[in-house]
Amino acid sequence: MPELPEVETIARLLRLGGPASSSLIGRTIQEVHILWEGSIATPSPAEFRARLNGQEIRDVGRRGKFLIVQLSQDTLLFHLRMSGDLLVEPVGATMQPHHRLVLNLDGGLRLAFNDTRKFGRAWLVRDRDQVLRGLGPEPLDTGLTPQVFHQRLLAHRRQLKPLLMDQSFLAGLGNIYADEALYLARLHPLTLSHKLSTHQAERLLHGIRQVLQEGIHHSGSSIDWAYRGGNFQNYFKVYQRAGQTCLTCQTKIVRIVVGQRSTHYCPTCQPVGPEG
DNA sequence: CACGAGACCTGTTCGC
DNA sequence: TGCGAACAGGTCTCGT
Repeated sequence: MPELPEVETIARLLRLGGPASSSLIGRTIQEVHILWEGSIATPSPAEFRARLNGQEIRDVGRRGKFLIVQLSQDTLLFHLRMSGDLLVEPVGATMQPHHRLVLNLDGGLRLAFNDTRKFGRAWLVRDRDQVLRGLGPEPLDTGLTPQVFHQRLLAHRRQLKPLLMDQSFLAGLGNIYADEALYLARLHPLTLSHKLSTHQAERLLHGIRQVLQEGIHHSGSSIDWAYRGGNFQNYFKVYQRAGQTCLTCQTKIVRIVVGQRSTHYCPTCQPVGPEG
């Protein structure tokens, strides 16, 4: 489910509080409920519960699609995968059917990890790098210059769509934002990475940043029954728009399957070949 | 190295 | 109405 903008939205909500909830910073974990042991990547459920108890939440952040909760002793990380979500609720609220982990905090609040499809995971580690080590650069990090990005593209001979979704190449893009970024950059999803010119690489980086920033600005996307809050789905230009007309040229948006994932693009605005 | 298929899960939507 | 197939924001592992 969530890609970078959705995770960033959740991280900000937990860190700063929001209309319906207050900040988690400074709160202490008083009780840990494990509803589905499979949601814990490491350590064992017993150790997970024991170590979490009594730790204070010092900060909440994000790296790629990982949600990072810095505690007084350890780091707690979540990956939401397809259907995960993190909710702040009153301690006494009804336990929802898909709640997998629930941390009761002081001040009458609890943090609930809800995950319908059970793909999501939580890690409790001393050193966050144990989990985050393999990730590529943050797309919005200004240290990622167009030159560096171009070099990284040239280092592979891969189709752009799957490459953009490879978290070791770039951290945070998923199926929606990859399609939208390629559209903004006017690049065909099957274009080979090592064929990109300096100018095309620059366009791609710009498209990625633009779509991510817009996504964050709109608090992410909410599709179907999953995820809540954001409204960026109302601004999709190609994703889930197969058969509808391109907002630029009126050509019908096409859907193909690339790397077993739905891929949407405009055949006119995103041509294959050198001029693409 | 690059790519495709299958696995992991549950729920909704679509087509007959 | 019923029922199976297709599909869903992700990632891992295996085989070619």
